[in-house]
Amino acid sequence: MPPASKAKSKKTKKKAATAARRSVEATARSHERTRSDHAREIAEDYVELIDDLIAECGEARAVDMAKRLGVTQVTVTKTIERLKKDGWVTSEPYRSVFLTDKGKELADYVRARHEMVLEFLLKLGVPRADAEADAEGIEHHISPRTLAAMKRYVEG
Amino acid sequence: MPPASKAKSKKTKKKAATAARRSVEATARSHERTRSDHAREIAEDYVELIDDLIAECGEARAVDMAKRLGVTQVTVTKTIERLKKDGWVTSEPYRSVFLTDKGKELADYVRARHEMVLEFLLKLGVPRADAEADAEGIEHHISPRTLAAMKRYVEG
DNA sequence: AGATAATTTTAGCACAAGCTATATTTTGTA
DNA sequence: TACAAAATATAGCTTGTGCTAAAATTATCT
Repeated sequence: MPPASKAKSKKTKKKAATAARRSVEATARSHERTRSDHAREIAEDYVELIDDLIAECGEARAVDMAKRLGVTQVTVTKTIERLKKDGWVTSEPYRSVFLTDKGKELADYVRARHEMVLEFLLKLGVPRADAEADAEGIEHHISPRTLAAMKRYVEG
Repeated sequence: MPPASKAKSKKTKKKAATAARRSVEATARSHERTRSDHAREIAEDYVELIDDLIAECGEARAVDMAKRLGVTQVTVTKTIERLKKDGWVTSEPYRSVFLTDKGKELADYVRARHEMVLEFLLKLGVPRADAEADAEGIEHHISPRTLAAMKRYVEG
């Protein structure tokens, strides 16, 4: 029996010391996203990047993606395999990557959202460097309604 | 030799079809965060939750954390081990979890940021349910400067 | 105090994303 | 056309977060 904090040991259900800051349900619900949705974020990043590269270079190659993402080419290849499996992209061995229709659709949405978030942050008064960095992070978590609110602010 | 898209095969460095939408450097730099920083996000979520539970129930138990996070208690335990290793929390076998000073500091910062982001979204006109959900997602990606801008907006 | 319930731990699995090192294929050029 | 350089693929490892099932511990209640 390891000695330990036997502070509050009896009936520890005082439930409302500070009162729930947010509802338990809401917290659990939103946290549900947090996990496997990391894969979705990666998909969004890749798809947008692939679309960019095709526009800029005519094709999306693993080497260039790796360079921009700051990971090795092996990691890119493996992730591309997953994206292929999930129907976002197509690719043949030793060839570059292309978006499926579904992938292109996602890329378009993601880019529009990204640009809106960036514009929004800039208009809000965030220095460009920070705005660009933060946009990369938060864009995946902006719901349509928040996006709409940002749009109103930017345009209004 | 697998048959494939030999579309643009020659010297594919036309580099500026659409012109770089953002600087390559900036993109790579910000993506560097995207990877292992997922662990940081999880740490922030846990630390804030532990602090909440201690305030509400007097202690933070794996069972309660699991309930709120929507994961199994086993997952919680394993993650707690990681957090312990990283110096955010302490715990003894079969006992509840406590924050280190460093952990408490993080929790305070995280909560303040969370509340600010939520207030901000609400003032921006985002419906409460969406605001709460989005706040959970984006809070981890809000830099101090963006946070400051949000504060100005909320208070101004 | 002893039985039972609740909680935590351990063991073992999967999967995604990261890495290095090495082999293979394609591409560019002498 | 051959050879060297560049790009891609394969093998095999790590870490983090998820899971279930079963064992061990702690807490509760009569």
